[in-house]
Amino acid sequence: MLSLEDAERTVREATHGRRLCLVVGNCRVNYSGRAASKLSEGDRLLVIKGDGTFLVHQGKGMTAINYQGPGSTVSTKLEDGALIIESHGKKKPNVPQEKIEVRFSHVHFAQAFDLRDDSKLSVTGTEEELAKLLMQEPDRIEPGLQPLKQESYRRHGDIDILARDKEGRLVVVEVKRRTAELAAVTQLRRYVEELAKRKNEQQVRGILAAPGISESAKRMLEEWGYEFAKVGYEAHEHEHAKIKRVERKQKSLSEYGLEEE
Amino acid sequence: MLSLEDAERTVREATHGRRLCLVVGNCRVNYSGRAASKLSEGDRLLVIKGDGTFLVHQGKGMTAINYQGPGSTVSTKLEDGALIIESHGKKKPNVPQEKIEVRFSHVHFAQAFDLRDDSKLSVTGTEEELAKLLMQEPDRIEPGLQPLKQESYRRHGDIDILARDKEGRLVVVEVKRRTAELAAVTQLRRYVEELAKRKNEQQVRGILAAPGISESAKRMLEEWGYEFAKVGYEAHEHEHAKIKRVERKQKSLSEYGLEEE
DNA sequence: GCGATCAGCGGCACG
DNA sequence: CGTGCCGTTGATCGC
Repeated sequence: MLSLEDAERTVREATHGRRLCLVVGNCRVNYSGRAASKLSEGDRLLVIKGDGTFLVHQGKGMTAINYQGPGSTVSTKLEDGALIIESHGKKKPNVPQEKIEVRFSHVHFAQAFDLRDDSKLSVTGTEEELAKLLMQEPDRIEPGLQPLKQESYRRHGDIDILARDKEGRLVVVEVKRRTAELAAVTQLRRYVEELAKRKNEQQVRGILAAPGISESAKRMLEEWGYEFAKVGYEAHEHEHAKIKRVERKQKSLSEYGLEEE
Repeated sequence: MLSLEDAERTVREATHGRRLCLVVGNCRVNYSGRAASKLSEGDRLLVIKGDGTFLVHQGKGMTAINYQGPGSTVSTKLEDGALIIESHGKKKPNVPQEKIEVRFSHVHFAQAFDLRDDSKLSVTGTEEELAKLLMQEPDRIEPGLQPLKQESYRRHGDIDILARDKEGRLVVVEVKRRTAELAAVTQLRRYVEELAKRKNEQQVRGILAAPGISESAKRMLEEWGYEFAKVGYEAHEHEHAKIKRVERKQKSLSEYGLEEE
């Protein structure tokens, strides 16, 4: 157990020094901004990061019960025998000012920490990588498929992969890293229709490339004359190594200034 | 600074007692499962909750850099002068087993806490509430509009509000609590088309009800013959009180077993 | 800054 | 249990 005065000083100094601050105690929480919320008494963990990030966690559940992003400012005060910690969100255009008030009646623990950390997370297995892989091996989608945007495959017209099939027809490929659902079909449909209009081509095919597809998505897909290509990595353990190989290959190619093999 | 042995005991006992455990120290993090990630050396905060929730936070940024949901299991070991804390995700069908390995070289802090907390967050200002409000005051969408699904407004065919206009035409209303974008238009379109086919009505109108709409979404909306209704709460401070009044009214009505006014 | 899209999305409700 | 969809979604990237 900690006196509220001590806790307040700890939080104030940590905030001032832009250090991580952890507070555990009994509190109520109020939030208002884009929405509003109330949480009555209970023990929680409060995490305040050096960049202003503000997280209130209950003892269960993965997501913070209340939160505020980087750039928020913290203020503290003692009032009516309670320690009040407020976070005021960074002002954003077209969004109401956000505010969280945490009112501690008891603080079990409060401490500041210096976190030295220059590392950044590197992730593999994203949709972007799957698209890259498919650009390298378009036969996985359909034999004879020829991708068009060899370099800078990314976000040209929001189409994941644009290609021509053996008959020379334009093909829009929408890639999903997990089971495709209805939204993926409507997305594909929009791209195909927009492209057909823009290029003035009547025959534009649409292929949804994903490791799986839900039943209703499949129905809607076929109803609209589009196709499904199962392209998921089969063995999850090996896939990442494979993707890495592809990436390394690309890197070495670009080092030599080559556009394609 | 803490000996790794002490830290390991703290984590083990906290896990066993299903208590919250906080660990701060220098570590590397590896994740594999649906995707895979690596994070090299740095100081981080590890949060392990009583329900198995596992969160690795860097000193900046709002989101946990690695995470695992409730139901995960924790194991610890000392190896090569490091404290290794692993989280194994709950097995789910059709998803590869997930695993996080946090390898601490130094632990600055490790402590367990008991969080007694029976409260649940109550939120106001959601889309569901906005839809309720519009059911109560459909004129906000369009004069003369008559909502059809008075009770059990929810998830009938995923349509937010189904209504008839003054001319008796079916109207599908898709409600968004914030600025509507392209996805909202395609969503509306899908509902309208499915309903038209299902009910065999040729004239089904579609209205997108939201506080705002992006330019391209508006273009696409009008291109498809649908309409936009600006319905956002004007004053953010008052809106919630207003919604609350509406809810209370509904509650008291249902207490008397009434279906409508 | 707006907007469109991905995310290891998470969470929830419903069939 | 799959699946759809909201979320104070957050994070990122291109315009």
